[in-house]
Amino acid sequence: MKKTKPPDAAASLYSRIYAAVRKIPKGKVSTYGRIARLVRAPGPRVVGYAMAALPDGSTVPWQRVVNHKGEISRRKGGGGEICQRRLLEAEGVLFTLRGRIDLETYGWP
DNA sequence: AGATTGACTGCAT
DNA sequence: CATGCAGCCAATC
Repeated sequence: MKKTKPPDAAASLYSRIYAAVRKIPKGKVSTYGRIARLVRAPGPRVVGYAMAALPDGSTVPWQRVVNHKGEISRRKGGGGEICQRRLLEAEGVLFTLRGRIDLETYGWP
């Protein structure tokens, strides 16, 4: 019997996450939990970790991925949230005065 | 090899 | 809507 988890499971999982994020249309956003369900991730944390491990020159619009509050997630470095917000605004996503996104309007299913 | 952290979520108060 | 507590997996030290 093989192990219930192949050695490349994590790598495939990451690829799926990136693929899902790439599917997000421009001007829309999605949440970690949503992607976690789409890629069948064992937990939303893995999705966040995949973004954190995202290389610099990646073509994945990680900026369109926000937390379930519709707010930009806070990274350990800090300050990056402003950069992300700027990119989203450039895509046509409007923010509330609280710095949050209306998932009802921009939330991608 | 063990312990800690981390771009999270869900439910309860 | 905000806050607090618990749970899940993987990567890092």
